[in-house]
Amino acid sequence: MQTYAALRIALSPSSTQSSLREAFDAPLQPVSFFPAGSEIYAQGEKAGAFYQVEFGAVRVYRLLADGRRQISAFHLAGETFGFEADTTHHFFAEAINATGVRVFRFATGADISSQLLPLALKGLTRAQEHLLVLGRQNAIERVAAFLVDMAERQGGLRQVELPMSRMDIGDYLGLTIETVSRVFTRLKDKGVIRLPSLRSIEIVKHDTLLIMSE
Amino acid sequence: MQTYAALRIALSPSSTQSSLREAFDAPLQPVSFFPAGSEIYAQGEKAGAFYQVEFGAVRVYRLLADGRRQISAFHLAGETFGFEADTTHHFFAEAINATGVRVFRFATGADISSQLLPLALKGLTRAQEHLLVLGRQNAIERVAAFLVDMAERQGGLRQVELPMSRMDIGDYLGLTIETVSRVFTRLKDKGVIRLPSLRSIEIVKHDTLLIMSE
DNA sequence: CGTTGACTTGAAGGTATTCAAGCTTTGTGG
DNA sequence: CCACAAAGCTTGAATACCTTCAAGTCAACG
Repeated sequence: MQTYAALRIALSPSSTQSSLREAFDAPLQPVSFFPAGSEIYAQGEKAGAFYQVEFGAVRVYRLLADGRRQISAFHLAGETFGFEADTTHHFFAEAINATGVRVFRFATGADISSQLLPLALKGLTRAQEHLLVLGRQNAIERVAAFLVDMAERQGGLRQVELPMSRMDIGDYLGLTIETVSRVFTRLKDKGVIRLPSLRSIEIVKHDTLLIMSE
Repeated sequence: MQTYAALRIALSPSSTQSSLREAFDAPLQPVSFFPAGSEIYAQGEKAGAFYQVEFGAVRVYRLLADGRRQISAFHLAGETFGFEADTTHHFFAEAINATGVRVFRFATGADISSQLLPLALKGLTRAQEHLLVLGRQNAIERVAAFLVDMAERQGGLRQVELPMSRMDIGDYLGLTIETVSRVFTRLKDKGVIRLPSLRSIEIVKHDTLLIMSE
């Protein structure tokens, strides 16, 4: 089980970055800046790197021919994304807001699989858990689960900042913007959350929200 | 890119098994037998291995408190499953039919991450693609996508064997058994498929099915 | 041949979507 | 700094799709 133990250490928020940096020789990997809405990579592009968000937020998504969009994940500061099963990107990645991204290019000959595996597994678990939300939960449960998740990833504070639009949230939860908006209103009317501004949410009754997300 | 190249080779159907065996010392990993419906592992159990289907089929799923179930993946002969991000299983795995599974226990000290990474990435891509199906496709599209996928995984033949029940298919596609049944009937009436028996499907118009799955 | 479980089919109902209008916030130029 | 435009968000009414509930059919097995 040595592998898993080492990976858990590498995964902990405080050490992820330094671990990744050690695996790649100095100088430090460069940080690229992406303005709001700009593309980080596109489906079909050649993949040769993975990415860590320094600041800002990223959406990873896929499109159907008629324009329907499914966002498979949001990535906030400190989180990693961009792994691919082969040499081509299967998804699109865009900066939601002004975003800084550290790019880790694969050096020829370097074996970084022990660094990458825990991150890939983490992403796999996340995706599989999201399948349950999309496949078996109704609109309120989806939004509640989303808010609980966002709160956790921002340190469990009452105040949660939403870097993304209602459209993004809808495309992540498999709902329309109208439904997302209606659910927000219902949660507000029930006193579960407050909406100090469009992009920030205060969780008033965290326990209620937790129960709702089940 | 050496890492990815090596992994692609390891991923190809013909070499996966031998590659995995090489990574683990002789004697060969044992094959365990699971009767239909039996549990391979449960959520919360300690994880210390991963698995490769020798024959039969496996469902991996998660439950909500009230019994709603989401199957995140089916695994057929030759496919691998059971990776976990930490030392605990986050899902249940059951044999659908009489199933043989090769168990690869993690030996202390062995670094198998380079073997595991491509499999984990493959699973990640599959899960993310399934998110699009659950989040943004309607019943016909879901069933069509499912049939196309099953056909591909069985070598692209016209005749597709379904090892699982309608209930399993529903819980995989986020639909009820009634809806699955109705869609099968509609596809049959349109002449897109034939249903020689409950668990076997003949794809008559493969192109139409492909278009429908988009 | 009868029983059991799995599947199919029908009718009614509910939840989310679609379409449409109005409101709020943000950004831009005067 | 204000006015206006544009974009994003909210709310309402009608519709559509899938689910729920119920009954009936089919197949496997003792």
